Amino acid sequence: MSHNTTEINRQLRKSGYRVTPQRQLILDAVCQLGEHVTPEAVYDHVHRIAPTLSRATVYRVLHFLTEQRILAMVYMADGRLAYEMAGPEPHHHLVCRSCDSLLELPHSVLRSFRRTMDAQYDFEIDVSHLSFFGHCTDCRDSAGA
Amino acid sequence: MSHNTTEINRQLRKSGYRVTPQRQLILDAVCQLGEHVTPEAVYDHVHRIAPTLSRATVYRVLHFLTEQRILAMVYMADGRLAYEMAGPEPHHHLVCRSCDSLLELPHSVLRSFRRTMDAQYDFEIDVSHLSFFGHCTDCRDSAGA
DNA sequence: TTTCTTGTTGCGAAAATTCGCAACAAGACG
DNA sequence: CGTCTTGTTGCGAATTTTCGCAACAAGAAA
Ligand SMILES: [Mn+2]
Ligand SMILES: [Mn+2]
Ligand SMILES: [Zn+2]
Ligand SMILES: [Zn+2]
Repeated sequence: MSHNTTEINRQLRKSGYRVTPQRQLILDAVCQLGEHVTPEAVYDHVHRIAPTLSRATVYRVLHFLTEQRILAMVYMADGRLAYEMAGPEPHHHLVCRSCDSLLELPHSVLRSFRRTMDAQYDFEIDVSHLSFFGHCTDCRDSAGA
Repeated sequence: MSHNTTEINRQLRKSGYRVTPQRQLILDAVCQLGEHVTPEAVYDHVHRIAPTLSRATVYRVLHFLTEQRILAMVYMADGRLAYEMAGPEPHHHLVCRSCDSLLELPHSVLRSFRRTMDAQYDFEIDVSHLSFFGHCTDCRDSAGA
């Protein structure tokens, strides 16, 4: 696993939460399984190691770790929910509806858009992890609208 | 109901689809129930009129009418899916995570953002109906981050 | 140590959503 | 009219996700 375990544990305990074996297992699973991991994939993975760990706990922990900004949540092209490690700097995705390819966007590309919303509507957009759907370079010409 | 029934019917038939009583009922329901209508609300409404109309059909028709761009789909603050009439001009929403208030955004505010994505990433963002989450004017001062 | 508080889990039930399939119905075509 | 094709539905089962609640466990307090 590639996440800073001790730092995360400190952060959780500092907020009054507990570092349980279940939470560690689930976090490790997301980390190992890569980008855009579904709850079911997490369950399959951890269930092999800890057979009593329930589905409800998987859903609850994924939710919880997202609230703690340790995980990030994202809607995929098919509408389902997935998770991935959050990382220190936010990033976003361009998802192609034709080929399901993923492009990663740096957070910086949203700065001017957020400023505009702030100025025109006095609304502070929370952009920790957005996905924009559309059509990528390769699919633009081949696919008719 | 306030939607142009004959125009929609023509559009569907032209594409080889059929205008069934179920589809008409469901479309009327979304239209009457207003913005951000959940599948369950649609089902409750139409089920009183047509008791044999099944939940599966509600989900299927909402999906179908969204593909046909007659309805628009939107994620609400709690993560659930909702639908509303699409209208000729796309629009978007600012959803406050504190008070659940809704601000409607004209499509024009996304033009420069789309142009940037197109120019920098050669990616054409499909923005028929987006929701951005964050904090509105009233909630920005009262709520601490 | 014992007691208390509170966060956390497992379980099973409930609710929400999707799926497969047979039956139906609209329309084309003869 | 009868026949075919194909889009559509209802039903029930399967799957996914949420909920309620009792039991558990970590840590603070006594
Ligand atoms: Mn990501
Ligand atoms: Mn809308
Ligand atoms: Zn593509
Ligand atoms: Zn607000």
